[in-house]
Amino acid sequence: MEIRIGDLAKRSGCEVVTIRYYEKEGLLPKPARSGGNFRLYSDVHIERLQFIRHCRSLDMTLSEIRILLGLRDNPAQDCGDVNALLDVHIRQTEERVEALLQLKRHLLSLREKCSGARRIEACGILQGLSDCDHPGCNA
Amino acid sequence: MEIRIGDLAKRSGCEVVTIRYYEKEGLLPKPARSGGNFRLYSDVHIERLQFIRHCRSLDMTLSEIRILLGLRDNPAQDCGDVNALLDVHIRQTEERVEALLQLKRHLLSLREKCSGARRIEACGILQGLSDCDHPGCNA
DNA sequence: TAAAAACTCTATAGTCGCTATAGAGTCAAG
DNA sequence: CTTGACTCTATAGCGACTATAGAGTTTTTA
Ligand SMILES: [Zn+2]
Ligand SMILES: [Zn+2]
Ligand SMILES: [Zn+2]
Ligand SMILES: [Zn+2]
Repeated sequence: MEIRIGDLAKRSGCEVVTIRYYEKEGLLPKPARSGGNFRLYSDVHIERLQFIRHCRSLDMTLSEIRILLGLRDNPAQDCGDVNALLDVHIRQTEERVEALLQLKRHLLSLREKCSGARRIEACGILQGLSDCDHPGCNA
Repeated sequence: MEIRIGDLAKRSGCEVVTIRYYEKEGLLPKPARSGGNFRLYSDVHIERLQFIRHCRSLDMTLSEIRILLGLRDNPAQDCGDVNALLDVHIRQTEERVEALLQLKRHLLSLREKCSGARRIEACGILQGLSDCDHPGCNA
């Protein structure tokens, strides 16, 4: 059962151009071609693209995904690297959450500086952006 | 008191190329030039760059910053737009935090599927990336 | 005073993960 | 047999920088 790129796009919820991009980047193997030079995908491609899209939905980079796919293609080894990659990724996610929460506190402390519609010159927010007293602000 | 681009970079904690980039993007006005065609910055530039870098540290985009600078340069109006811009930015930050926390839950549920060093074929993480049972996962 | 080091200049290309466009070819339905 | 939907390749753009090359300027050192 071979499908064309548009059907694969619908199944996987991504754009046609994205699929071609993954092929160019070496994440998806080159598919067979029809007489009219259309790409023809089989089950292997469908599953592999789902894997890629799942990883992307988890915010992995294409090079992380490349690594995982490479491991998957070498089933003889053990999976320590997989677990390690995921651990790093989880930690990075936690760090980004922390950074964003810090950011939000900073933004809220700035927001408090202006109550309503003053003149621009008197706006505490703009003043705070020039000269900030938020703890830990390096600006 | 006029300083050169390298000194301005040190003061503001950003790269020389970034300063030139801001000039090209119209965020920093074109400075005076020395006899040897070096950029010469004054207090106005220093303060404006600090403002920009502070906004960037708050994760504002350059076009948001352009808007704020435009408002700052028109001190006659009231500051309602400033407050509104900040409110939108705060809400976006909250949404990103929520999305990241969701992501982290997803990653942790995946991580649980593999305890130790199995063979690649038996790794629950790789299997979960192909065929996920995490609630709300569309992959 | 001359050579070396440090700085600056412009212009251009690369990063990431797509997205958008142009211009041509292929295929199925009416 | 024409219309429309689909596909092909190649190229450029997004945002906010970063990196590089090759030339010119200024400061430091010998
Ligand atoms: Zn205000
Ligand atoms: Zn601050
Ligand atoms: Zn495992
Ligand atoms: Zn999932």
